[in-house]
Amino acid sequence: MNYKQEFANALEQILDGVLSLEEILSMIEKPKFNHMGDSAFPCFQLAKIYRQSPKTISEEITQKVNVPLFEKVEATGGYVNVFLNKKYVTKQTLELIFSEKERYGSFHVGCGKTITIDYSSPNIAKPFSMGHLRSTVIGNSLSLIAEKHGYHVIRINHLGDWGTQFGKLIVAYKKWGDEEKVKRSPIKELLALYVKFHEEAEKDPILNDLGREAFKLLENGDKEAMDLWEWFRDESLKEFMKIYDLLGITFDSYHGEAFYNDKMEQVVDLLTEKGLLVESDGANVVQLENFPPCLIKKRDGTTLYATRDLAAAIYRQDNYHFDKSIYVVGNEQTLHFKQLFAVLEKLGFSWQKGMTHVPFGMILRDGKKMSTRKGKVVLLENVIKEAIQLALANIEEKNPNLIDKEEIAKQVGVGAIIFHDLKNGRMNDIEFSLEDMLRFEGETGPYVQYTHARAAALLRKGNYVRETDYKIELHDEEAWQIIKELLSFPEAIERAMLGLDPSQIAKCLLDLSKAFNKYYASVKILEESHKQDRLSLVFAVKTVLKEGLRLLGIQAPEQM
RNA sequence: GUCCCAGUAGCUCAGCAGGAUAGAGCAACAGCCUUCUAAGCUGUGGGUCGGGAGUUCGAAUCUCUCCUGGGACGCCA
Repeated sequence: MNYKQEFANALEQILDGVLSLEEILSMIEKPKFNHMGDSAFPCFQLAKIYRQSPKTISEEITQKVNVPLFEKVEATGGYVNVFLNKKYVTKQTLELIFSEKERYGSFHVGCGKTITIDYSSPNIAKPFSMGHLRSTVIGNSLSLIAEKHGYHVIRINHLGDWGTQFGKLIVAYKKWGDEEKVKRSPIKELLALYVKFHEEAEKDPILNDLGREAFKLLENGDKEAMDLWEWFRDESLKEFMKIYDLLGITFDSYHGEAFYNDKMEQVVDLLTEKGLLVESDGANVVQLENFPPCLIKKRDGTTLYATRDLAAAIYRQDNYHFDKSIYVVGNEQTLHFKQLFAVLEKLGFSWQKGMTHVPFGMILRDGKKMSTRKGKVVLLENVIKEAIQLALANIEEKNPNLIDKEEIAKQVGVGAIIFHDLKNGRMNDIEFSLEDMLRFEGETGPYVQYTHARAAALLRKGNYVRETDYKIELHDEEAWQIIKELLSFPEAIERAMLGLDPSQIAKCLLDLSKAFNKYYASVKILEESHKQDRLSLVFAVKTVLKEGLRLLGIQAPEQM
């Protein structure tokens, strides 16, 4: 049921070809205020064509609109305002949700198509930072949203497990490392070594050369270097898995950069074959028209990030035959991806058109980028644990008899952190604030979860039974506002996919929650006379909240 | 210096293929639990939409310019 479409159809007939259906659809808007109706058509553009005032035109159109779906049509201030037939739309919407349930808001544009999503991708031997959290939760949500659109999704954790940094780390470990200490707390100790390396390198730049040499050994398969690398990688992965478990996130592939080590020669050969590789200051680069050249090989013959990303892109196309391939990586790497796509285009791979970089703003500390090299990072694991503790304290205070407190606390604490990251447009930089992340009131994950738990409690206490024939008599204005929010859920999902922006869904859930809590406060839902009708609405709200949270990667507890 | 992103209420943000009186949340203040979980609801105050020009019947939204913050710009990733 699409009332906007019906409105547009009616307008097209009335306007008799003056505007196309598409033009009309793009002009129809949501009135600013509820008393102005549910849908509006502005007549200002028509004023020129008809040489009449918008007011006159809107009045004339209003006379002619005759759609059973609309209970009232009104001309105000140059707009044609339309009021939906509440009873009919309410019944239709609820019935649709009852029949579709969690499939409500699904699309099939992606059916039969494959999409690879590259996200999270933390760096081995470094702590899981806040920046990686963003990539992780955005990527996870986009994966779920893509599946909701019918896509076959391949989740790829492109681990940062290769590069000069490992040369540096190997040098640092051999100089100052202590096996026992690293075994006790690997990430902490490796980070300390990494930081020390950069401190010392400031004073003695020779160290940087040693680091590059060590990486060269690694790339050539030197036994000792490989053993160390493998050890660092295993320990790091163990730590990362703890975090993924807490967040409830999985991947289809953990092929990191190192995986492409033996596939890069082919890329270099291919570039050479096509005559794209040129020498410049001893290095090998691909010259690009609109961007700075893309570095493929360093003076010492070792590879770079771009080389590995090229190999990875080709590998993914060969193995997954993706239609779309998206990279959820911070906006500071925008140029890198522009170069990457440009090189692929020069290679003649038309599939590169399906590739998109999904950038996001940085987590700042005191207005500046957090620097791993200087050890200025906030450990995600600690933040998550703190959030869970706080959620537990809240449960003890508000609902001490709750069973399975630990599990619920985990769901709520993690929900708060994920929602905090997803509720705003992804391009905004975020100033790190533990206080904001651990907020459970207002526009937060726990607020939405709480609303869901409230709905669940009502259904339990009211012994809700789904009737086969829904009369559904809901006359309250508050109920109508809920219906409108339910109606906008599929639109939000579509916008989220189009803009690769999960915040669209988060915002929709907040609006729905607000509308429902308003209803809850003003209407006695379990009042016997209207109980089943009202619970039908509650059931629909609960279904949509749960599904919406799921699409964000957040659990929806039945009680909290 | 060049390019990218951002600038809206005290704070965090929404609104941006132009449209009606610029909206939330937080913080502040004032109310609402003998009745469905108060992680909630209601109300009050709070704004030259960074500045300036332009396009338009109409600009927070589009164009130009300037200012501010952040980031990227060849051997890191």
